[in-house]
Amino acid sequence: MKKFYITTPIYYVNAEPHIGSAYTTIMADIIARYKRMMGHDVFFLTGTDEHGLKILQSARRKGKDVKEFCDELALKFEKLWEDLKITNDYFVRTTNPEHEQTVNFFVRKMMENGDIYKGKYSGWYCVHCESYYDEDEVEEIDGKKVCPVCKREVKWVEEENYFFRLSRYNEALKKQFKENPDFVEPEFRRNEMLKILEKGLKDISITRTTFKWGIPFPGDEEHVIYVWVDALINYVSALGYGRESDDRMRKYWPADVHLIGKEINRFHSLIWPAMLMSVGLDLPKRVFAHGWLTVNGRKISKSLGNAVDPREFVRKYGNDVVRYYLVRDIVFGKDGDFSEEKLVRRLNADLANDYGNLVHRTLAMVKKHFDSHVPKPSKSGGMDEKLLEKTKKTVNSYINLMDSLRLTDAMEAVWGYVAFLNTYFDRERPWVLAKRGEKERLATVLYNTLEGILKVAMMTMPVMPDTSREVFKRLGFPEEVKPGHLEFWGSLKSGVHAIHGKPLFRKIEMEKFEKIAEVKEVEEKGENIITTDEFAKVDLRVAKILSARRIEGSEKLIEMEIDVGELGKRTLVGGLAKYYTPEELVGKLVIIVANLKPRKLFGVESQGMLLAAKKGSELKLLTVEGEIAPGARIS
RNA sequence: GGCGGCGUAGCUCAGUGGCAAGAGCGGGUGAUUCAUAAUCACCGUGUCGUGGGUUCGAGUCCCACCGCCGCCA
Repeated sequence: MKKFYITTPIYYVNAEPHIGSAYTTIMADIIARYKRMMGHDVFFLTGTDEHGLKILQSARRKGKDVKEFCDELALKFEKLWEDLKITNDYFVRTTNPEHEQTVNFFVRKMMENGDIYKGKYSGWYCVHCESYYDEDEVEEIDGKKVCPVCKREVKWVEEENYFFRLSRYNEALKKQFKENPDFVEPEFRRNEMLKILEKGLKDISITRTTFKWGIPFPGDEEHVIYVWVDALINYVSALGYGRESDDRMRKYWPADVHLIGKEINRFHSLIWPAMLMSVGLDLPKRVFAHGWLTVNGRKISKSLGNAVDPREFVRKYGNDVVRYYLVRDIVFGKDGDFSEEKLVRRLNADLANDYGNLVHRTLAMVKKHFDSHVPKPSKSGGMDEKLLEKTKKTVNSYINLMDSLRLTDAMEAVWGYVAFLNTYFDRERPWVLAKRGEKERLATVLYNTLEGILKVAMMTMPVMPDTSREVFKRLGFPEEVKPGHLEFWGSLKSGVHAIHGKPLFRKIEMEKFEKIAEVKEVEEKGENIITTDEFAKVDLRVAKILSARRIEGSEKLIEMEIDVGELGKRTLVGGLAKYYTPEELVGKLVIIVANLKPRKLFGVESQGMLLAAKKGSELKLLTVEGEIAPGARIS
């Protein structure tokens, strides 16, 4: 059995997991599930990175013991992966004694090979980014030196450090890149790394003395190992490298794929391979750097309030739907945007209409005309040959695309096949065959469609495991997918019980849909200054609420009739039901944005927006101090 | 600042120098009724960012410019 070792980055535990970390892990999970389905012996690793100054500070800020703080967050990550049904085989933590043991062994080995020396480091340090900068790299704002990345103040540090002779591996790395064109993917990421190699690598400092939250440097306890060096070693410490029980190491190393985000490419494509060369281990076969996710077009960040919990989406739409959306809508490797509208569109069009309805309409006929038993096919005719051809082609390209990690394209190919199955069904018109009493042909057409559906369920198994299992159950296909199943036509047994069941996916009506979180339209610090002109564009008015009532079917929305004086009467919809009763609202003088583009909510057009102050679970409407005529302008 | 990438239909994007530039989504028309108002068929003259150039021929190569992004400084 061929082995397959895939890793995600280990996540830094100074903040709670968000959709970005979930994205990486879900993609890795899809690949892992696919490889298992194709008969590989898979080891899928994820975990947490728990050392470093930043974590120490986060813990202190919360008044917690560092280790306890790490334990809590690591648990949150583990819990999240459990909730998202991630099939990782192990969860590594850099505070595990076993990990420390491996790091110790690893670093000692680097020393033995003469790759570590003591030197002096001086430069600017950004605590937030855990990065060091040279004099010419830092920027100056208001006379203060700031980090070129995050613009926070940097501090001057001078340290005696141990250094890794990274420069020694410059040529070897170049060779590695030249001889292995798919060592780093996508290609443009590879080129970026190559360029760094052309310029030449400098040795890097790999220890710190200013704080203690890390793994002690072997032989010099004054130093702790730099968090990045410590972290990278997780990929082999999880396998038992340098410890007594290292059979996993022997079995699974080298990694087949290190799946990472683009921001940590240098560490994985240059530093980590050099470290491996230093200790004499094989290099990973492939480093795949995916892009970043924005949420509704904005960078994910806590301060923006759009660091959405993936679980909310899973709760609302289902795990499979979220996974399908992520893999289908965001081209794997590129940056992409996560938006709830787009998710709903995919759910409605691809899943409910194309796939779900195909399953539903086919099984409905099986139930009606074959008493819920998989029919027995006879001689082929009509489009049957074409269907077989299309199946073969689709399965082939699916396998090729999945193997080369083009996950998005693979799903696109599968949906081309779903469309073909719908066309096949329409052209063969089984409902007409039924009326004419052509039972043999009817049986063949339905069998073929079911077999096609089975193929779809197999190919989508890595992405939508629960849905696929449900489809297997309905088709009376008892087994898990095994190698060879995908390529073989005729896996379904005639005569077995088939279940019609409820539609696989429920559609969401676009007009009647409430988003989980309205993203705050706030820019990051420093970028949120607007001009007077821009502010003047916003027409703020006093309005009187004439009547109010709850909108049926919505938990939050209240529809109001308001009087805006010279602008007349308007309808307004606001998410107030959790804070005010309709009765409380009537008669209130409120502040509205009068020139906002109207928006339809639950079929009601809202012509403006109410202003309110919100903190946590509290919300208070803005009003005026004393009486003033409705329609009054606010400036 | 250096290097690189991108800018193609309302949206998201494909497009080895060569037939009259494509797909999906959305929209429109028709068909159909097995099905979750679903599916199927048909419907796109878009300055291919701008301006030059090379070529028999350029979205596709070259140069300049504009805009966005990435990596390194």
